[in-house]
Amino acid sequence: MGRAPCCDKANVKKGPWSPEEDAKLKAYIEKHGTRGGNWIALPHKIGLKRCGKSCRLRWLNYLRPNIKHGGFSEEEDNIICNLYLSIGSRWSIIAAQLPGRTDNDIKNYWNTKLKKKLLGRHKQSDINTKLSDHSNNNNQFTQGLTNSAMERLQLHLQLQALQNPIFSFYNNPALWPNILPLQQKVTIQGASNGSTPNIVMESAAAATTPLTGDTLVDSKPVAMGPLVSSFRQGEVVDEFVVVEDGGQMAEVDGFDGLKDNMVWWSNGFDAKVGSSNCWGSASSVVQFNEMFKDYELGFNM
DNA sequence: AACGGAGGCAACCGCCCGAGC
DNA sequence: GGCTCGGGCGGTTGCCTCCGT
Repeated sequence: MGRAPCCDKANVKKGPWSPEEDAKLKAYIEKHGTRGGNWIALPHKIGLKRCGKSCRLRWLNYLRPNIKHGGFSEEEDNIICNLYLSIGSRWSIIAAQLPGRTDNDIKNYWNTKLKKKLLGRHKQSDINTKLSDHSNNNNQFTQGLTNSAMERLQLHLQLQALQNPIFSFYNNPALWPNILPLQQKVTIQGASNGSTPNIVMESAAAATTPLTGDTLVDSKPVAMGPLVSSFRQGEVVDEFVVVEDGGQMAEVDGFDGLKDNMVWWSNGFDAKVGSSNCWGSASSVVQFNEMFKDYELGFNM
């Protein structure tokens, strides 16, 4: 037996919200708040012929105070890029680092502009050619990569090329994938003792010997703000491993060891492991073994 | 001016997870 | 422990606008 629908689909209005509907919803929530409420029951209370989930979405993405729309700054772009490359399409977590931004907004921004902006820095076909040329002898590798993994691989290559054009991963296929895939150290601070953890992203470029001197990016740590949605202690989240830290800084460098270097490659292998969400679930160990095989294929190419 | 394609974005869909019973 | 339900989330859809022909 299937689940009962959350609302009577036949009697709910769909499509764009009218100003009157917005006003009703806003007035009610401003008066009663959203905490402890029931979104499913809310539309009945205020006489809206809308699905409760639709009301929630409308409030969170549009009516809520202090919502910013459009006009993403360069800094916000960087944060989105870094987090996307690190944790993938976990938009709610990314949104939590950007006050006033909603996950939907960021998702749309990424899909429509930011991705193209990044991929446009290098000629797309050029990258695809390099990738396919290099993996011609190991089709299993490219076949194993999902679109998401390919996309992130491309973005990694391009960012690396920007940071170090001469010795970059992108420009030196001979190095693939024997160098760090992402020159970024991610630190999660205050992950224990009940406090809200922070993500701190730091370029690892300064930790290595500069190769070209003037092409390295700023190595200052960039505080990413409170990690509202949060990871759990000990949870493996892609490159992030939130370790027990006794109340001190839990530092995790996803690229310290060989296996760690490989972790990000596994992103997007969700189809292979039969889950739409393989980021740090309880079955990570099983999935990781499977994903590690995939990485080895990539490593040996 | 009309048409078609592309891009942008609001909204919907369906799945997953946790809380409560 | 199992079931139900609501909240939350990511992926997708569909409409609207813009732009080129």
